Amino acid sequence: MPPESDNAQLRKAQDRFIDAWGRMGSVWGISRTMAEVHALLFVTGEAMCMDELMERLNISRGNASMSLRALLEWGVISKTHKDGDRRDYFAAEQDVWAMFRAILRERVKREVEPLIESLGEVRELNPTGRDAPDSARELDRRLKAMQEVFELVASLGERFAGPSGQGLKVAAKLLAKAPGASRARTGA
Amino acid sequence: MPPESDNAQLRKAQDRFIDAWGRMGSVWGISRTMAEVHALLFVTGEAMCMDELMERLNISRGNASMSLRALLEWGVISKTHKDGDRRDYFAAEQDVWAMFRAILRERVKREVEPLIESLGEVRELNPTGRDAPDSARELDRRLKAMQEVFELVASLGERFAGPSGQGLKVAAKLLAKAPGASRARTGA
DNA sequence: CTTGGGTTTCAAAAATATTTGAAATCCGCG
DNA sequence: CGCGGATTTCAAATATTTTTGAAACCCAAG
Repeated sequence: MPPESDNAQLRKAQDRFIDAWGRMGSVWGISRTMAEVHALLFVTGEAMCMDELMERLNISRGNASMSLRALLEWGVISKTHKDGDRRDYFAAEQDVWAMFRAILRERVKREVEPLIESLGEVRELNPTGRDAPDSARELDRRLKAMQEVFELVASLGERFAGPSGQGLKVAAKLLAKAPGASRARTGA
Repeated sequence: MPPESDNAQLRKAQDRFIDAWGRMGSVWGISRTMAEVHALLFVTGEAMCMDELMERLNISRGNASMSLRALLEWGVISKTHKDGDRRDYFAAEQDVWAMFRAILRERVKREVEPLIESLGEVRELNPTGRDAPDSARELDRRLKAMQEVFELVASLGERFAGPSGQGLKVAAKLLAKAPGASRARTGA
């Protein structure tokens, strides 16, 4: 089998992955392109410059620039350089656990923390003193319960994805053998 | 303080919560209205019919209908009836843990399972036999690592949010005292 | 079987989000 | 310095998602 065929095959598999990860990206509330750029860098394992990304993914320079910046903020890619080359190169974090932790961290920051904050504000707005109406008391009860759930989620997130080490992998193992049913997922 | 004032105050707090939950809804990839309907039913704790929802949230009948159906699918609200009234009434699950589990379950279904499926397909597409090119072997290594992470996530999700009992609460407690830093979140 | 309130459907309109591309900015090098 | 490639910015163009509203549908009661 000639190498050209191998390369075509490889490319095809990579593209399929890029497509799948891109589609998930939109489900996760990030732009499809941003996810695709990440997918490409991850799946090839190579450092690429903007023009290579633009070429391979058929996207504009502006889009590439914005996506790269966002990915840097998420902490899932990093900037590198090649010897006598002025251009920036970008490479994806290759450790999937580290990658997952970065994603989790960012998602907690966007999806949970603002809610906790809002819940606090709403509770303040709502009277809860001894002479407050029952309806307000009741509302406070609900808000408090919800706040507790999300605070727990945030603190679990922090514990697993936070700065300290590879918490998630350990935690996952720990949980995997907690009491209860233990059947693994049946493959796709 | 006259009751009218109490009611106004209550309404204001409720509206703020509805707004906050609605905003999160869009971050989570569900429509804002859908989240608002849920928020309203949750925060008031009352069963309401479509006209009440439309009135309170200023939304169209079509939108209300679609949002309610989606919320039923998510399993976070249920349909009820009042004695001699032909209309459908809807009430939100009031147990925040049960609610959270329903949300988690649905999100795993939408955000993780399709990805696992795609990863399986891509791996099949990519040759991994003894005589496969190194590039393909390397690709398979990456895909496999990623697949493992997400399969673990899915199985954790299933364990906590699955049909069996209030797994999440228990798991959360269990994890809260796992070795490592134990500081709780500082409130909003 | 007919009536009419209640609900669902869905094409079109409106609102949002994403992408483009070209001008502006940045910055290393001579 | 100031040239020129590399990058960023951002308003306008596109694409996508959400919402509306009216027609079709459903079904219990008469």
